[in-house]
Amino acid sequence: MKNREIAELFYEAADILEYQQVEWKPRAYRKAAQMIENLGEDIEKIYAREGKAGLTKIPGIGESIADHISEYLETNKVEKFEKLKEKAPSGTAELMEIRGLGAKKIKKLSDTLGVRTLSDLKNAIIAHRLKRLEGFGEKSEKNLARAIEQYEKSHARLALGKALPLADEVISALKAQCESRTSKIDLSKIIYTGSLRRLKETIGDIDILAEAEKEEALKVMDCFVSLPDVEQVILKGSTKSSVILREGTAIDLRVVPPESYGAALQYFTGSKEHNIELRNVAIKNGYKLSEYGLYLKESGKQIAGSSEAEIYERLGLAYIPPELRENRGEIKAAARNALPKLVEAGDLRGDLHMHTEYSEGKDSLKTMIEKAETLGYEYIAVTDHSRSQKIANGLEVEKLKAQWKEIDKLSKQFRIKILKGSEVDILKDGSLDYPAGILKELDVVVGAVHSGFAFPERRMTERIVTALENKYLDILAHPSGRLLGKREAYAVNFEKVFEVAAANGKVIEINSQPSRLDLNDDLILRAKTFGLKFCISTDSHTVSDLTSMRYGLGQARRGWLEKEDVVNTYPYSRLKQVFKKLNA
DNA sequence: GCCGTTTTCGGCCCGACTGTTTTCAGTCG
Ligand SMILES: Nc1nc2c(ncn2[C@H]2C[C@H](O)[C@@H](COP(=O)(O)OP(=O)(O)OP(=O)(O)O)O2)c(=O)[nH]1
Ligand SMILES: [Mg+2]
Ligand SMILES: [Mg+2]
Ligand SMILES: [Zn+2]
Repeated sequence: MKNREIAELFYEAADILEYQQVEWKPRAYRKAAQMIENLGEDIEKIYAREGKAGLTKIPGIGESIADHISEYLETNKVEKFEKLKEKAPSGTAELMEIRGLGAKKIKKLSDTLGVRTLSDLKNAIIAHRLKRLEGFGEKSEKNLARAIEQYEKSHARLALGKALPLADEVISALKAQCESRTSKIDLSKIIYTGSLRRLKETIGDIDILAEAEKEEALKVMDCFVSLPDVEQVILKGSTKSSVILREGTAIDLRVVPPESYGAALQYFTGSKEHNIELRNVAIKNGYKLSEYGLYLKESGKQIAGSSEAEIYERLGLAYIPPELRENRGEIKAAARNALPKLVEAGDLRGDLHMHTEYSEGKDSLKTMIEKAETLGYEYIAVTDHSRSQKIANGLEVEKLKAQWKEIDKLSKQFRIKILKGSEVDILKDGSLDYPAGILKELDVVVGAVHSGFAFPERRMTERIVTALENKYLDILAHPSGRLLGKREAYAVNFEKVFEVAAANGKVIEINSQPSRLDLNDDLILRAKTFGLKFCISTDSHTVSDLTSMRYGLGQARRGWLEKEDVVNTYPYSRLKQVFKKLNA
């Protein structure tokens, strides 16, 4: 499917046009790119079926953009964009990453000083050539030097699993700081917002919202910038401040009065694209929406602001959960009252992927079971590695059988239902890593690729398809193989994988390990259109991992999944209809 | 470059903070 690469084409062209100070076109290109990304249908199929007319039906795509798309689909390139790329200096994208530099200043630097790359800029700063430039000065030269330092130290996005605990720490520290003042400030309504509240898989910065009366706001800011972990204060005002922590993470704090708290929560949760769309809904209805409230356009009278839910309500929309706020059609769905009823933590009745001391887990079978029972689960599947996983201490047949014995014994001591499972390697030829005689004895077979990640797409796809056609496989685990910040997903044709998985009634795993989150939200959304079912699993290696379910749940919700889409929300009696071997 | 329950032309989200500005542009959220 070429949707993603075509969207990328327009994003890239938009960037270049922006550096060239072209007005509005970048916005149009980005809007079109976003629509293509979230199409939910193969754009090539639309074009094959309806031609250019099919393309212009897509909102944000007119004559000109449709022409570019059809040119790309026919010739695999867009002449105009090729020329654009030739002309564009290649260092510009990196310069845009430097805080304080935008399209205008970069152009000025390029036109007057010939600065095209980051190293050009560094040299210009060292030679103090910047401060003599119109629009630059002593301070901006220093700030840029600082920003470059910062950029080179860290600019990678933080994994959700790292950012959430960090945000909790910062919030506790700030609360404590404010409450320990001689004149206490109560920050009980402090909350993390931004991509963190939307549970995005990676986080660019930590965004925090607090409520305080106007007179107190600056005092809250004083507390904030004087937190012990703060290394640098980027900016500080009475409603908004930004700092960078010693370990490199940026934190934004907004402080608003109670009558604006809900509107500010809406604003600061984002996403940016969701906000813009929502503000357009407001405009169409004769309102103005900002972080301070929803106002009547004419009189300027505030009609909502203290409560977030009220903002959506007064715009004639159903409440949109943060995880859906990505401008992927949620606003239209909310207007028709057709939002999905998202799967919730309380819906989950079991965990279908975990390891024990038998293979690479750190805790005993019994400990894992005890913890799972305290979590209130009705069932779990014990899924240690199969025999080829030598590094992970994969189980030989004899050891697996010994585990079954222990499971039988422990089953008598616990209320929870313990399924005999295995995380079976999908070998390089697509076969499974135990003989059929063993596979058919297992309650649940979780298949996973753990080798040959560099296979070309065709071969990897065939390999996984072969596994999906194996009647013993139940669940396809971490289907893309990516490790956030470490390893890209392997090359595989997901359209084909989903098609075959659906045809064979296989379940797709949403792996909750913070470094995996695999399938990711985009692919979940796509997979759902094939009618697939999912399971949200922790792939625990310790008892404490069992609580990482929240991260996978977040991705499931971001993928618009409902309870019905997720098989580990089913009671055991119904799970047996999904995994037929449970009936034996 | 796209779009239209006041528009086929003239809009395109709205506001905070900073630095260099002598009244606001640029950048960012
Ligand atoms: N209306 C409006 N809101 C914005 C804009 N830019 C950012 N916001 C809001 C929505 C964002 O979710 C929120 C926080 O901004 P961030 O830059 O931190 O983005 P976000 O947290 O979504 O993603 P991140 O993971 O930090 O890259 O501020 C904008 O241009 N317009
Ligand atoms: Mg953020
Ligand atoms: Mg931010
Ligand atoms: Zn595993």
